[in-house]
Amino acid sequence: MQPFWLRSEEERLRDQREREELECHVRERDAAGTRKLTDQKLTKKEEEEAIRRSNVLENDGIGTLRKVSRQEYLKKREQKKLEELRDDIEDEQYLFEGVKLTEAEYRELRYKREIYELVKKRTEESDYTNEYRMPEAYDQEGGVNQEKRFAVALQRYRDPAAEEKMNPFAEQEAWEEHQIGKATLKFGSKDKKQKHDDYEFVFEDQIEFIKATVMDGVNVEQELTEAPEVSAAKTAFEKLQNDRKTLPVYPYRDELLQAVNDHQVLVIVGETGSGKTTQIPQYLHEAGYTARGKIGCTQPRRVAAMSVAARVSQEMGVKLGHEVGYSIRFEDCTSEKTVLKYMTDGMLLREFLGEPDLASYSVVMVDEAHERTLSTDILFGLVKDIARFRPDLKLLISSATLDAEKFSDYFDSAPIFKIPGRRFPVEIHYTKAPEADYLDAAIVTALQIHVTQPPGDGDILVFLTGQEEIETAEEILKHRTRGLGTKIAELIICPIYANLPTELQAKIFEPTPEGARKVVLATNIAETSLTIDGIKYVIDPGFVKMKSYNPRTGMESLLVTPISKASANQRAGRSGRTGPGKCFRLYTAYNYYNDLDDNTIPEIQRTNLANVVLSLKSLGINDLLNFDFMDPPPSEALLKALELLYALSALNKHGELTKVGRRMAEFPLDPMLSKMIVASDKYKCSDEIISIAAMLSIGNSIFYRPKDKQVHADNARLNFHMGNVGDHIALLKVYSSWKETNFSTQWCYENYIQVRSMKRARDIRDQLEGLLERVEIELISNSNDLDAIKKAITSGFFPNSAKLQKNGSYRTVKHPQTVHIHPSSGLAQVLPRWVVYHELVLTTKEYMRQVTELKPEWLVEIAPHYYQLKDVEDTASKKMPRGEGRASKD
DNA sequence: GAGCACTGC
Repeated sequence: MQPFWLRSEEERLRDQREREELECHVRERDAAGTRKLTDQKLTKKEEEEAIRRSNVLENDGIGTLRKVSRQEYLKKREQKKLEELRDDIEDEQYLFEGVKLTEAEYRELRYKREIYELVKKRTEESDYTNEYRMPEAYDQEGGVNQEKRFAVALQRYRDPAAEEKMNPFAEQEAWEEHQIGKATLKFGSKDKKQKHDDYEFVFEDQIEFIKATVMDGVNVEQELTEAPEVSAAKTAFEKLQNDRKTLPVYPYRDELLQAVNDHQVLVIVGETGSGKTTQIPQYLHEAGYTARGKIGCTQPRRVAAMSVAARVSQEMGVKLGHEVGYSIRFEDCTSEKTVLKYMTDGMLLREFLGEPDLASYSVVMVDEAHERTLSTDILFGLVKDIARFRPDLKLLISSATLDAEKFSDYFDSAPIFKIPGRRFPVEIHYTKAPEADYLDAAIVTALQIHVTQPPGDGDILVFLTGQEEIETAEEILKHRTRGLGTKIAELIICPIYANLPTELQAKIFEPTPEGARKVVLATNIAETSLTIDGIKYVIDPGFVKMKSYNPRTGMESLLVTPISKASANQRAGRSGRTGPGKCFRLYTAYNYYNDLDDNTIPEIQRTNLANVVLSLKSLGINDLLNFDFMDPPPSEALLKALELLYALSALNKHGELTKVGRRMAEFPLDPMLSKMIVASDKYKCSDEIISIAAMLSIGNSIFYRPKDKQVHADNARLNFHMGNVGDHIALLKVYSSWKETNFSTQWCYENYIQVRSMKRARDIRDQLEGLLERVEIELISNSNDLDAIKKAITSGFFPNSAKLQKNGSYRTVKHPQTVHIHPSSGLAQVLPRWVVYHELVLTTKEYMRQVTELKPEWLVEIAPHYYQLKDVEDTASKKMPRGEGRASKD
């Protein structure tokens, strides 16, 4: 035998595999379903080791589970690698399946095959959206007591004016209810006939696409054939029960229950429409798991938690809020009886604070885990930890195939259970060459589709990065269609982004009139958060605006970045919801394959962690640097957060939670805001401070500034800045003025303020008011003493102080860097000598957003541990005598 | 004198 360094890679791998084969130990089921050993080559000790590792559950796709050893599993992976290696060897010889080719021919063939393989693989993995079907109008024949609130809510939606009088929360609710109601409308399938028209080009500046592949439909036939049968059911309740049986998850029921019984942690791969979210908790309930405690199921979004709970309560024939309930912020629809509890992931995190071992739960299911929200990521660590000392607690992690192995590895090689989904095929088209101007390319593509495809066969969805881009696209589209006149069918342009006022958002849900076509210009909101019916074409330029955080400067910025492959497939899947769809990617297949990341970077790695750290500390987790994160955040970000919490005296110098910190952790806010509230006790202005905190935590969607009325909007805003009181006090004025008008919607319109944001602020304020009691802070109003209010603000935000420079810019005091007052601030022209700011954002410059003037001596008074006299005196002593003198003369 | 993706507690 040759020495190993002279052996080819192939031989080496083969050897390695042979070695592993010796250790290989397969356990599988025989026909009767009992487990038996099929390989007895091992010594006792080896066998024990193998059994210990024997924990990979394989599913052959038709419902048979097979337990295989870790080694075999690894061997399979190795084999795959080996095959790839063989391909690479072929590569060098330009051989393709035995045929000799030129290099160019070879590359083309190989490339095509790669794409084919890739998309074939992605077909299984791509679409994992969050989609729930609601039953049609509730039928009393079913004998179930349906909650009237949904019917009522939908009614309200039709008549928002009448509702406004009844219920001030109507607007937001209506939107949420409408989202839920959406599912009702798209039940069944229209347009069953699939057309195979090839793409035609009519424009001179057309964009050429290559039809690369098709993401195959899954289980579509089943749906088409079974749908009529189902509709023949007698009562609504029976119909619901029949529906349950047609779900792809149904045949796996027993296998699944067995797997849950055998394993504490199970990773479930369930694609769209598999019914996992609604069915699995019910199965577990039927199997008796609820006798020992609740089943909790987390969702990343409020609407999802509500709609799933509603659906399940109907399927089970119980009233929502009784056996089946949901819990989201501002709304706890559960009772003593509740055994199936759907909730947002953040809500479960808050529950941890009151019940660190989740004693009242017997099963926790983390759904949509692949979305990797901040809350899910933290839940992982916590839940993994408690599972260790609570062997009776079952954990289900539901994810997309894409990450399943990663989740499995994280949860100590938990078995993976796969459930197929249900989706229509989607054709993917790529551009031949990269497009320099994706906005223009998107518009041209949309028009190409509109002109070449018959109107009425489906609407178009375009993914853009933000409000501004959407507005630009809207203008260009309007201009160009006008140019084409009546030669083409009507094109209805529907912009949609989160900050768009609700009444304008409703437009996208209106059905497309006969003979017309809708083109929806959307941000990422259409990727997961809402579903629009009738979309057949998706145009994906491949970009998204993503928040990133620089722990060194504490600066956040929104950057336009390329999307991940997971995102791209998610977007493509949006066209295959109600029938076969097409997706036009404005980048090349090469870009997709080589340039895009597999997954989006999890939020935990690109955000400010102050809040996370405070929550974990209050759960008694002290060693954060060694906390078991699935993807650990940069340690710099953790240290920055610890440093901040120490400065706010939420932690002592040993990193332990202080009394102040414990009070702060009660508030669902950023630590600086929480500290501001805790400090307001001392300055006797808690009433004002919680209003400010609520307004600040809304963010930047309070003032509405439409393109055509910018001057009016700016003037309206200036009213609140009278007397240069600073942005914090201005926000307080906005809130209290609104309150004085008895929360009038009309008042908001007149002042260019977003009603929706204000209502949210009111919700948050109400919640904070309730929490004040818990931390024993009295609600005291002191609206005339602005200095007291500013001092309370400074108590929370003293690390964010900045001092004016000669050139009109500012310099932050503690970690010196040059910053500017954001032009939207009321103080942008005033330039006070000292300021505190709410946050730093990096856009065209480094800007401070939400700024208030400050007296430098407050810094030393409020935070003597953080600021020394020299920090505030330094330049003052140099400049003040002359500077002050001159200022007073002026 | 400039710009705000999306969630969630």
